[in-house]
Amino acid sequence: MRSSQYLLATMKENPADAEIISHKLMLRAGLVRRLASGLYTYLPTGVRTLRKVERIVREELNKAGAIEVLMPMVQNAELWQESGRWEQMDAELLRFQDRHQRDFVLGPTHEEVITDLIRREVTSYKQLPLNLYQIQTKFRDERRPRFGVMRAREFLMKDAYSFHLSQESLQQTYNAMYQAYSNIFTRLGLDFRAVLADSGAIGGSVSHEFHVLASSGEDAIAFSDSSDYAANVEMAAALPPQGERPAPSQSLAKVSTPNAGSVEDVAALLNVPPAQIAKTLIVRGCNEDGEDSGFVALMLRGDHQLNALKAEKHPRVAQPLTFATDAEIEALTGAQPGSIGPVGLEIPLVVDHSAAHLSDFVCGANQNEHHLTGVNWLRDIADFETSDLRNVVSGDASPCGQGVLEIRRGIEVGHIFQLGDKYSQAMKAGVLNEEGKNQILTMGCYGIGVSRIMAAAIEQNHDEHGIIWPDAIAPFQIAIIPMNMHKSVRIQQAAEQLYQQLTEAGFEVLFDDRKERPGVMFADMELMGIPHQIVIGERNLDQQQVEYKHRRSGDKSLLQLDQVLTEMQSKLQSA
RNA sequence: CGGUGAUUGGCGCAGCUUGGUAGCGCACUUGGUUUGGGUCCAAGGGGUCGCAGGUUCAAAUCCUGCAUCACCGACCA
Repeated sequence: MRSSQYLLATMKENPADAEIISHKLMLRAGLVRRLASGLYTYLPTGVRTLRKVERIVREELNKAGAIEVLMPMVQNAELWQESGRWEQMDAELLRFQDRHQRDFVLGPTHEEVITDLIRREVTSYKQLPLNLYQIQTKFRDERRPRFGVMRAREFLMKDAYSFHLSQESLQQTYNAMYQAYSNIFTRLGLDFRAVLADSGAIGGSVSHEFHVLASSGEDAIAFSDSSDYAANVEMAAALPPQGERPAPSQSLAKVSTPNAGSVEDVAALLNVPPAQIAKTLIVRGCNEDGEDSGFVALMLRGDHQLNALKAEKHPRVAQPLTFATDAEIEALTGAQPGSIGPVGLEIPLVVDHSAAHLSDFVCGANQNEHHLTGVNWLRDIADFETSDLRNVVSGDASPCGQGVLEIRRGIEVGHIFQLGDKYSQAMKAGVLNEEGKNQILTMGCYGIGVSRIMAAAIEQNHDEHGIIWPDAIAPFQIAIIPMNMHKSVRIQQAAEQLYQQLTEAGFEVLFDDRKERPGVMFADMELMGIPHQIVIGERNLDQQQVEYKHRRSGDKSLLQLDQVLTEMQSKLQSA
């Protein structure tokens, strides 16, 4: 491609509304443009990378036995009513009507459509298992789209759905997908981890997320420092502390803590570490039948954070997790949040293991601007139960039993689930089994955020000059940068010849034939992150040489003009 | 959905307090200059100041409503 005949669309300045580095660079390097909130146009350079990601995903899935289909993005409401998600999903599901006032949705995912297809087309156990995938645009009306294509409303996703008669068969496909995903992210050249995950609203049991590690990631991941264990922090179990709770040594006392509501304030005022303070959170509770039963108090160590997922799964806690309002707290305890505590509180008490291991601790006194010190379990608070309620923190013992946890941030680019029969049951997707009886299918589903991968790759691979694409997904492999070509026939001939030679050899070459100053061309090619640059200038050409520069390492070397092709072939053989 | 802020040429911004008919940098066009890291000089083109209404002799500027966009929070395969 000649840059003079291409839409380069690079920008020198950062657009004002881009926040994270990948968003800024995607705009500046001319990959995307915003159309409206959460909606992006992919420019030619962006499409090139997107297609490369798609290609790798497609190849690895095909290799793993999945079969490509393409389903409509517009879906009829009946299917969603049948699965129950027409009612379950909120405004995230974009609904609209056609000219006959029939209800439709813009597909945020395709479980309904694929399950409908399978129940019509598959009638015998002999046709199973089956794993179908598509690469399709999704629409989710996110409450708050942000970070460019990272959390867009319209985005490109690979979604696969597998159908089985047995858990063993599902597990087999699940394992194959796990391996295929690992292969995909390895080929993409990304630093990633597969982590244990919650299956969330989609339902199901076993689930792994694939995360690209990046400090800007929205998710926190817990790793063991001495095993393969990795889990989303929302899933990582916090083990109860070892050993016996220390015996009480202080007596209960009430102290005045004016203007000290937060754990930090109280710790500073009383000169105790936050870990010696217990904080109390009041949430709505429920009974065994899931009916509202008033309030429940949750207690955590002052330096720990509530894990909403764990709390919500506790049988005494109402779903969804709902915090008591300030007024409710005051009515219940006689004090405002910041001064509440478990002593004398007449509601069920669920205490995190770590908080339950404290002795002589500090907590609110249920009297405004007062706290209790020297508080001890059993002696001062008789009735409570313990549970795992907190987020793990760096340094916690790993739930796998080996090593301690380390926390890092990641961007979720893939998610695989064992769905079970949630959709097949609701939509009556079954086949005749070997006994000739109808059997409901069990399902798996497997997603990859194709457009998000682009942003994640940039978050992980950039420097102050711009993007540093991994070879496998760079929009172009080689940039030819001639110095003052428009003044030198020699340079023009050398550049044209190299361009032709490399292009014919199958390389994707961007030939910067613009009548621009060298600095402009260098800056643009580096901003775009083209991995391999060839600079043609008068002084090297005297020795029949050109300069090669590697974008990532910055290494420069001189190449004989007639060696360029073989050099590039050896550098790019794997791509 | 709650809070905060923004909207002036393709991009980034000033002007608004104190109303008088729009400006800067980059980009773009033309000519010259320069030529291995975003040159320099000169001349140009491009804006119903987000939309609607109001106040006024006069509105980018003051008032009201609406829309759009972003950030923080809640939410989220």
